[in-house]
Amino acid sequence: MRITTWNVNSVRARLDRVIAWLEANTPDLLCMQEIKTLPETFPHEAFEAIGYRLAVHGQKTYNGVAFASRAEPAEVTRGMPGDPEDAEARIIAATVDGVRVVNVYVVNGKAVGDPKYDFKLRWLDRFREYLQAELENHETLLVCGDFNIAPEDRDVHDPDLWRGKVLFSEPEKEKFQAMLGIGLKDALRLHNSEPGVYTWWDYRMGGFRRNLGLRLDHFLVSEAAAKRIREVTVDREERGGEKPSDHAPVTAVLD
DNA sequence: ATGGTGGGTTCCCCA
Repeated sequence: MRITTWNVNSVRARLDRVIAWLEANTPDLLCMQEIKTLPETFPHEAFEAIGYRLAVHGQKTYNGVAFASRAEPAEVTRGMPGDPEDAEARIIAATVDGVRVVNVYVVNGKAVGDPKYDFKLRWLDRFREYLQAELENHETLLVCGDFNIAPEDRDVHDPDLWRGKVLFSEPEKEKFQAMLGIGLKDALRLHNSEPGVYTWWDYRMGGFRRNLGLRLDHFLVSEAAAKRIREVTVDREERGGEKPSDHAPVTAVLD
């Protein structure tokens, strides 16, 4: 089974590229983040025409997450229990081919010290509690998406430049470790300890051309799911060309 | 410390 996570940065702006990528790569499940649209304006037809079924949790303009899968997604849930009605659309979960998958777009945080940064840290506490409950209910759990945190020095092109900055500050990294602490593993690191594996490059300053990347998109997996992980790879090539997302697709292969 | 680039039911906000 192949599962891909991809922050597409607007599913409508990226539609041709996403559909072409699906046709070329045929994952069993695609987890999208930052779809930036409501379910009623999501381009359903293009996905259905190539044999994918959809489950969408969207909002206007910002955020939004969605699944596109070969098999029908079951037990679909949107958001976290206790979220207010108008909460940002950042989480969708479903069971696909017997695997429980949580698809997340974590709060960006803007800058250390900004109110959005404090909101990010608090949101991550609630998210960890939500994952703990998912773990109790599902032995084979896979959490994927844009975590907006680079966990370690080897995940950052210039750790000393980024140290203390949003996406790489100590409190954010502690929240990431706390998610591992409930019994999840960083799936890419099960089989790859190399530095320089990035999933995001800023549009600005020629970030991709100069390979100024960070690893922000992750698969966190339960013990049972970890045993089934064969590899996790980044499709760097998809970050190039005309009108790319600023994130590359990341694919996990499971037995 | 600043700015640069890209997307959105856009003329500012978010990343």
